[in-house]
Parts: sequence; C-alpha cells; structure tokens
Amino acid sequence: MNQPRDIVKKLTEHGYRLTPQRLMIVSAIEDSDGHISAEEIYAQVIAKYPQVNISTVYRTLELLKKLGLVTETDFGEGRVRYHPAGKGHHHHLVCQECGAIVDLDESVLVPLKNVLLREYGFSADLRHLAIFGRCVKCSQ
Amino acid sequence: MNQPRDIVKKLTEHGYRLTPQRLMIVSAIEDSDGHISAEEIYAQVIAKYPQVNISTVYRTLELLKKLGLVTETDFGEGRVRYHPAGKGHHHHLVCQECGAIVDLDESVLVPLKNVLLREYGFSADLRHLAIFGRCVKCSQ
DNA sequence: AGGTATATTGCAAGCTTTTGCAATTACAAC
DNA sequence: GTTGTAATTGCAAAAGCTTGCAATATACCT
Ligand SMILES: [Zn+2]
Ligand SMILES: [Zn+2]
Ligand SMILES: [Zn+2]
Ligand SMILES: [Zn+2]
Repeated sequence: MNQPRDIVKKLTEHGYRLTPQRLMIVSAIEDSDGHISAEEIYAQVIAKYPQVNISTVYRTLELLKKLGLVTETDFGEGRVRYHPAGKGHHHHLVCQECGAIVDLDESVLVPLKNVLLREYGFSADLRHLAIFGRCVKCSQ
Repeated sequence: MNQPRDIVKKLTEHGYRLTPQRLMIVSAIEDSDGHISAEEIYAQVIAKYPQVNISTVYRTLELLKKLGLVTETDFGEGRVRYHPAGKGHHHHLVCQECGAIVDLDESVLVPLKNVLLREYGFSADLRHLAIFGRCVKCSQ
C-alpha cells in the first residue's frame, strides 16, 4: 500500500520538487476514504495553508494521475473523484435510475484487459471504473 | 438505423414537444460522422437559426441521452462527443501517450455485459466507450 | 551559506457544462 | 380559431476545471 512516504519517494525519484502544497494534497488524499473530490482536498488544504490556490490542487492531481499514484473516476455527480492507487483496486456499478452504487471486484475486468492486450497490444488502464446502467430493482 | 424521423417519433411518443430547436439539433447529430461535440452542433444550428442558445443544445442532448437516442463519450479532449445510437455501436481504444485512437467492435464488451447481468443483475449501458491506456507502440 | 536554473505556484481569465427563472411557445381542449 | 396550461426556451449566472504568465521557491552546485 502506498503511504504518503511512498508517493513522496516516487515524486523525488522522478525529479519533481517536494513543495508544502504537494505534501498537503497527498496527505488529504491518503487520509480520505478513497473517493475524494478536488474541492474536498482543497478545503482540507486551505484549513492549514489558506493561500493555496485550487489550480495547484488540480495540477497536483494531474501529476499524480500521470505517475499512476491516483485514479480519477466520474460517478456522474458533476465532479470527479480521486482514489489513491495504493488503497487497492475495485470498480463500481452506478444505477442511473435510483443512484445506487455497488462495488465490483477488480477481477471482473481482467478478461477484458487480457483480450485488449492479446488482440490489440493495448494496455488498458482500467482501474477504479464507474460503469453506468440499471440495477436489478430498476430493471423491472 | 434511426433517422431523424424515428427520433422525432420517439420524442412525440414520450410526450415531448417538437420544437424547431430540437429538430435542428437532431438533424445536426444525424448528419454528423457520429462524433460531434455540443459546440459543433451549436455552430450548425445558429447558422440557420441565430437566436438559439447553447443551453438548449445541452438540454436537448441530455434528453436524447435519457431516451437512449444518443451516446455521450469522453475522448479526453476537454469536451464530450455525441453519437446517434441508430448509427451502430462500437468502442474506441485511446492511447494516452500518443493520442492514437483505434476502433473496437461492440462484441468485445459482450462478455463483460453478460457477467454483470448474470452476477449482479446489472444492465450495463456500455455503448460507445472510450477506453484509455497505451497502444502497442507506446508500450515498449 | 550563497547563487543559479528551472520547476512550481498564485492569480486572473477562459472554457465547457449546468441551473434558476421569467418569458415564450407547443399542443390539447374547447 | 381561441384559449389554457405546462413544457420549453433564452438569458445570465454559476460550477467545475484548465491555462498563460509573471512571481516565487526548491534543489543543485559551488
Ligand atoms: Zn471506489
Ligand atoms: Zn436502481
Ligand atoms: Zn465512435
Ligand atoms: Zn500510443
């Protein structure tokens, strides 16, 4: 599991600077339940460091995504949520009718990943998906 | 294949009004290559009907989505693209490294759809996906 | 410790999409 | 055809996210 320490290590390894802003943003993500929004990260950061700008939050999230340290998932709420890669992978089924969200084990996507790799040589980044549709109740 | 006429039929069947704005928006989508953005639809509409507002375009797209007449796909461009459901289903593999986009037959997603239905009773709406990752060339 | 290069930040402006509200319009009923 | 009613629209503002640029700060070198 990635702890802030590991993320910090990966940042320095890649030549990125350790700024107080980045450290606080990383901590906010790691301390979350794993489905945190940019605005929620921002709120936590400015509580301790009020002059930080939200564009720094977005730029840091983009960097962490690029390094594979966080995933970005759209649950259809009008804002996107972030998950630290170190907290384990899974997916979600989102009912567009009633809003119910069911968790899905990572293994369900493995066959698709394999087909894409075998038949297209394509390494699909399928971590922490939100799959939309209709749940059992709403399909009647 | 849905023609504008079929979309019009479905709108009236469901009790929605046929406004000139809606008719022009539907035509723009049907006349497109199947990957049209809201801004592009808007440009076509105001060429003939200059007082139309772009929020009407977005509201109409939301309605057509709800009725299953168009799909919405994010290719990672910072804007979303729309596809008329009547033009047939397929998916895309999008390389995050070089930007290459490969088409994918609809059948590749069928096993996943079936597993979700069998094991979770969930009817996944997996039409016209953009799957991100790395293409063969960029995986070396 | 001090100096330097350049990565990073804050700020302001911009882009895409959504939303509240009052004015308008489609459609049904007469 | 007129009227009534509710759906739809245009407008303006706002929400979420991105970007250009000048100012700042980190990490490296001495
Ligand atoms: Zn999750
Ligand atoms: Zn449901
Ligand atoms: Zn397509
Ligand atoms: Zn590529």
